[in-house]
Amino acid sequence: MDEIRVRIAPSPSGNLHVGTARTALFNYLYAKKTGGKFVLRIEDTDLERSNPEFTQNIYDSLKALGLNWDEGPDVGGPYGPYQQSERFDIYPEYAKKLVEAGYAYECYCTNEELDAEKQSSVENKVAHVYSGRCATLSKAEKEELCANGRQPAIRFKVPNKELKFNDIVKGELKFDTGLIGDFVIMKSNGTPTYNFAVVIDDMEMKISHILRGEDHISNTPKQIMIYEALGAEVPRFGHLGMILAPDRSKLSKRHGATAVSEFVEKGYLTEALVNFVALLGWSPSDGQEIKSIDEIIADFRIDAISSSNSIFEYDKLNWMNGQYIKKMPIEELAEKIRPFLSFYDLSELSPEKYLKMIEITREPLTILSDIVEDVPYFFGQDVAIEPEVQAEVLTLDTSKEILNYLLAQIGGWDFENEEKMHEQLGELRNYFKEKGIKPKDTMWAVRAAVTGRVKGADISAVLMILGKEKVNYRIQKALS
RNA sequence: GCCCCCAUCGUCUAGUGGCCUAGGACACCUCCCUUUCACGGAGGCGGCAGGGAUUCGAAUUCCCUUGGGGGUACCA
Repeated sequence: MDEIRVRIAPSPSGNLHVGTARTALFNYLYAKKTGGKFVLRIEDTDLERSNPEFTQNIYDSLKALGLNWDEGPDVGGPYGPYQQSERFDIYPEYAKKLVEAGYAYECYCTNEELDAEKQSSVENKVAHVYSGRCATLSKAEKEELCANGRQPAIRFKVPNKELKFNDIVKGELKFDTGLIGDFVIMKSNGTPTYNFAVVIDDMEMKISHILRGEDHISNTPKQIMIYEALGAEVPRFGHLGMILAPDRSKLSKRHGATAVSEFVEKGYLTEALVNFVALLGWSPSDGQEIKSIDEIIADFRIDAISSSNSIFEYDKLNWMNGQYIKKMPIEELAEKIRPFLSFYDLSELSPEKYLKMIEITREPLTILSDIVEDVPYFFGQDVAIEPEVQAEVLTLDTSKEILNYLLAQIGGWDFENEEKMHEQLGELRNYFKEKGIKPKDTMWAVRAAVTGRVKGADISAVLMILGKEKVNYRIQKALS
C-alpha cells in the first residue's frame, strides 16, 4: 500500500455537520500534503434514514469549503461505485467467503431472544457479549429454523485475543476481544452493517489511512479482525478528538448551527470556517493562525494533531470571520453580501455607490448578515430617527444652528469628489469650532439628521452615497 | 454496570525532563489613536485538576483519584 489514499465517508442522514467537515478537512490536508488521493464515499446503507437531498448538501458543502475530492459518486474513479447503496451485491459475496472459511456463521436469533440475553447481562452487571449460541447450530437445526420462516443474519466469529494497533494520533491502543462478542456483519434483510461495509469498501478502494472521529475507536478492533479474516492489509487508523458544544455535550441543533450550510446561511465565510476548524486539534508551527487552506497544507503535520476533544466556541470563529471579511476583495465581498440585503431595494444605488457602501460598512461586520442592521439609512427618502438621537442630539439648540447653517451652505457643496467632501466637512467643523462648538458635536448633528443615528460608517462617504438632494431633504426634515 | 479515550489560562492551543518566573490567539479590562461605531496599537487579568512515585531536577515519565467525552445495536 504505497499510495496514500484517504477518504471521507459521510452518511446522508443529515446536512454536512461541522464535525464531519473537520474530519474531511484533516483527510484532505493529509492527502494534499503527501500527494495522495482524497476519496468521497456516501454511506447510505441505512435506506430509511438516507435522503438524496442530504447527499446533495454534502456535495455542496464540501465544495464550498474547497475540499474537492479526487474520486466519488459524482466524479467516479477506478474503485467505484462510491455510493454504498450501489454496492449491495458486493457485500454478500465477502460474507459468504467468511462463512465458508469459518470466520462467520449464520445467526437465527430474534430480536426478542437477543434482548433477553442482553437483559440478563445487565442484571448480572457484566459486559454484554453475545453468547454465540448460533455458532454451533447443526445443519438440521438451521433447516428447521428456516422452515419456520426465520431469515438468518451473519455474525463474525470473534477470536479471543488481545488486539493492538498503533493509532496515528492516540498511539498504541489495546483491546480484549473477549469483551466484544460475535457481531452481525450482514443483517437478516441482506444488507451489510456499517462495520462490514466500511471494511469491504475501504479495502476495495485501497484506502491506506483512516482519519475519523474518536467515536469510532471501539469499531476499530472489529474492523481490523475483518481485514485479518479476509487476509487483507490493515490500513493505518487515526482518531481525532470530538468537537463539543460549550456545555461539553455533543454539538447539536439546540446549540445553534451545526451544518456547514447553516453557517453559510448565517453569513459565515467558508474560508473562515475552514481556518477555524483546522485550529481545533491542530496548530500552526509559526503561531500565525490566520491561514489559507494552501498555507495550512504547507504547514500540516499529521503527527501534530491533538488527541483531546475541543469545544466549539463562537467567539474565535466570529473574530476570524471578521478578519476574512476585512481582507476579502471588495467586489467579491459585495457579491457575497448581496443576498443578505434582499430586504432593501438595491436598485436605489448605482453599482459604484453600492460598492462604496460595502466598502465603508464592512469593518465592524462579524458575519455577513450583520450588514442588514447597519445600512437602513442608505435607502428610502426618509430616515428613521432613533428616539435617543432625537432627544439627545436633534433637539439641542447648537444642533439646530449647525443644521441651519449647513442647509444654507449645502447648495454649493460638491457631492462627487471625496477629497472635496472632506474639505467641506472640515470647514464646517472649523467654522463652529471658532464659535466654541466641538468638532465632534458638529459631526454628530450632521450624522443624526442624515442617518438618524449617532454611530455608523464614515460620514463623508455616506453623504456622497446619499447625494445632495436626499441630504438636503433629510436635514430639512430633521429641523422641522 | 462494563470497555475505551482525554486532561496546560473561560475557550483554542505551544510545550516531548533543565531554555518555563509556562508562550501565543480569542474573549474580558485599561490606555492610546479617532468627526461616531469600529479597526488598529500598547498594556493587564488569567492556567499545568488533585495525590503519590521516579529524578539532582517534572507541565513534560509512571501509578491512583477525580472530572469530561465516547462506545456498549440486525444505526452510521
